[in-house]
Amino acid sequence: MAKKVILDNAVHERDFFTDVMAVVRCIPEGRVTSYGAIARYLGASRSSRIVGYCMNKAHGLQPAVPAHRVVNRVGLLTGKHHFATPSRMMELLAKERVRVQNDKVVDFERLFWDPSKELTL
DNA sequence: TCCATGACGAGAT
DNA sequence: GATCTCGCCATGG
Repeated sequence: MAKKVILDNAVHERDFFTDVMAVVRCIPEGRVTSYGAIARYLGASRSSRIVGYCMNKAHGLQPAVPAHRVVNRVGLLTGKHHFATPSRMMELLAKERVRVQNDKVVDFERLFWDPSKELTL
């Protein structure tokens, strides 16, 4: 069901960028996922870099995109420098009860949210 | 159209 | 297991 919604949203633009935004906005509060996971869900497992690239443009977009819930495959907050302040990303995660240590998500595997699994096919 | 860029990932060392 | 190297491909100039 959720996927249907995402596809509907994506249909409007049909851009990779829009698809990415749609998935990111589906990430539940207090959970995190990886660029690669999003890419895989969109059937572009080899375009993980593009996902991150798009997040850059997503900055300041409306409705807001919870980019802070997206980290790299090991749970590292690699994109924190692209926020208003380097600590912004960590603060946002902290608000959602997500602990971060050394720019890395604690219990990453437990909090990991895989769209291709959690979002129902 | 071609070239450079990059918030990644997987395999090799 | 920390680093290095290379492949990937959407975007923008």
